[in-house]
Amino acid sequence: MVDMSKVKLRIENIVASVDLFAQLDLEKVLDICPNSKYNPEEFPGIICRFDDPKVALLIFSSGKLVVTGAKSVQDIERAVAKLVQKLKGIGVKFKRAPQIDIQNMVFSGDIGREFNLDNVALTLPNCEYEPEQFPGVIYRVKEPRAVILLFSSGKIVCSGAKSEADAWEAVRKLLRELEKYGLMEEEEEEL
Amino acid sequence: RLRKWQSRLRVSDAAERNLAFALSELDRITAQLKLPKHVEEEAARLYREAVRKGLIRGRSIESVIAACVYAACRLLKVPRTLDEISDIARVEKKEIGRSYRFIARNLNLTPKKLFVKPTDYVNKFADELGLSEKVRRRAIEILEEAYRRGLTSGKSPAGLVAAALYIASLLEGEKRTQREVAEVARVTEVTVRNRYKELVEKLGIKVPIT
DNA sequence: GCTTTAAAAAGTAAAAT
DNA sequence: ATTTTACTTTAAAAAGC
Repeated sequence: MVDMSKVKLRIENIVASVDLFAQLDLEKVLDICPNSKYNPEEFPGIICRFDDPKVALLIFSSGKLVVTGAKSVQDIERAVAKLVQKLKGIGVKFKRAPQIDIQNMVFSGDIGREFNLDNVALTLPNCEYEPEQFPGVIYRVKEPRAVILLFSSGKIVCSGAKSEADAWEAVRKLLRELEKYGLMEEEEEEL
Repeated sequence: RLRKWQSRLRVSDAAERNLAFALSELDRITAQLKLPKHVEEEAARLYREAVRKGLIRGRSIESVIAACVYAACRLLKVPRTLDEISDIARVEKKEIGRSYRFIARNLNLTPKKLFVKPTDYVNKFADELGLSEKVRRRAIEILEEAYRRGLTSGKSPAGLVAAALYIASLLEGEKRTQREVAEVARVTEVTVRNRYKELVEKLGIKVPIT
């Protein structure tokens, strides 16, 4: 059994796509978004930031959104509700309730022990390690689909998961592989 | 019927033209870097394999060729930095790095096959710095001890080798400046200084006052 | 493929002091 | 020479080039 007792995961960012089911006139939307940026030449959506909840929204004329920077699904729901209220204020009509899809969750975490990444890279199948270009080992988990960056400190970053449960499952699979190849015991000597 | 035939001819024409361009690009790079023939042949083999597996899609021929050269150097243990290659390739380093990791993943070039011993970099940099065998041995001892002490994981191999050579040059009385060592290793002086500080501190090395 | 957005890890680079 | 700021890697969506 894989010992996950020392493993920690902390949510750092959630990305969601949203459909408001309404057409938007971006020029009018600009008025209700204080700190926003809109340059259709470089990007087709309005870039808008909320302080509470602290998120960034990309607003498109199709009525679809991308919400990023959230630390919880509730943050996203609150941000969408907040935007919907503002839009109602300028007369936008919605055909139905907004649909929110969590697309990506990013976690930072800790496995609780240090690693010799050269050993990991030489032993763990299907991983990448190019210290000249990036200090961490890149490990791709097929199911659930996620990518884990493993650093020598034992700290990790897990991205691509669509739920917290998936992220934990992906990390569990990495640990199972590390154990399978004897990379979890070799009590790295001294210090 | 004739149309299909012509389109096939056109396709193979384009494929041939692309291959010819890729191989001329490869020739230009290997000639300028004075790389041995077997490296050029290996790079060409990797490139054909990449084309066969359709790995070029969405990537420029230049970046893939440069990536193949770098991969061939790593496979054949001919130490060369990615910077040296990106200097003459007309693609930015970041793009070459991406193509390199992509073909490595898809051609089963594992970290093990691509691993180049720090010793090989020590000799390459020492050659360019005109350092003696004694300094090289000393640098390698420092690197081995650093590895045992877990001071190398995640760090730039070039930066570590540069710092080890800098320290060894001081210890053996053949001093080279941080600037000179940084230049051949293609890292900044700040990186050499950071690695130098950590190695001297954690390995308890007493360097002569300069 | 690219463009834009957010966030962490740890390392290196570039720029500022 | 040291500090600050910025960029490298991972993931994913949006509309359009």
